[in-house]
Amino acid sequence: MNEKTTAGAPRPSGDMLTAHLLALLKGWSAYGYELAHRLEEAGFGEMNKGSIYRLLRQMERSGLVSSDWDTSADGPARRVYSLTDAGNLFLNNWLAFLDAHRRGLEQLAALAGGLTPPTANRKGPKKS
Amino acid sequence: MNEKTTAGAPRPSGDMLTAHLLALLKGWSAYGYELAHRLEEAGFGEMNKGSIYRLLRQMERSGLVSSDWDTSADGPARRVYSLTDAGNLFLNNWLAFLDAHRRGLEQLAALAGGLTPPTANRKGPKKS
DNA sequence: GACATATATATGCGCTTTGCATATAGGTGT
DNA sequence: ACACCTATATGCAAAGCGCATATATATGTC
Repeated sequence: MNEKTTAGAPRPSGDMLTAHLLALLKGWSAYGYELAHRLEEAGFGEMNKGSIYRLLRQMERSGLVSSDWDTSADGPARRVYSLTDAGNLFLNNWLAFLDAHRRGLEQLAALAGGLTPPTANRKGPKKS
Repeated sequence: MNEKTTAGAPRPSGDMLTAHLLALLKGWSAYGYELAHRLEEAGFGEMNKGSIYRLLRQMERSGLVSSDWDTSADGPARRVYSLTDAGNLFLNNWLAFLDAHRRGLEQLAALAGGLTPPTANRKGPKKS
């Protein structure tokens, strides 16, 4: 973790960014530049385009997406990505995992924040 | 991403693991060995203890937790961690961020999976 | 005593990931 | 010619991470 993450709003990275890109591709195909813009519009801060292009190629090597060149539009060619079955599976697994993670966090936080400690409280409340 | 993540169940890492450790420390203090066990009991697979010890020290350097030695019990000394205000703030930020991420994912997935495409569908459904 | 085992923390090594800057290239506008 | 926007890609240094290993304290057992 970097010092920025400590105080500021977190940004997606790693599997989290992978999942969001897959979700953006669900049902439609899109190219990197477009996906980066959509992430920024979705409320996450300015995304690093280099990292996104790299991650997309990596996802293709892993089989989560497939790509084709699109030269029909004016301007530079676009590498257009589509979701694969493996990508779909990954996305579903991720949603389930995220749910478990979130439920675990909220349960722990609520338990410690709002209630008297359970009977088997081995450590006692924070002393400092 | 590694090839294991593609098919298998994801495990927490990075900020996600940080958040879970902070949640485990909410209201109580605990030491690394204990936290590692609790993570495994929480349903995540066998966690790497080295990574957890390292992350905890890193979190301390970042100000998310503080630590003291506990020599009262038999056996080796235990480094006992407690949540700081900054750690609490990070945990709250993380929960909010996670919520945004999850809502975004589910909205996109539901939109593409169950409905006819919106009027401004620039790309059209996946062709393959 | 000698040895294995469980508890508890820490670190070295190598691979991967990531942020930042930079490169390359096609197209538009002045 | 020049600046600017779109679009993708890569080099480099730093950080992150899995795995093995080291260190130290106590218990049990031969």
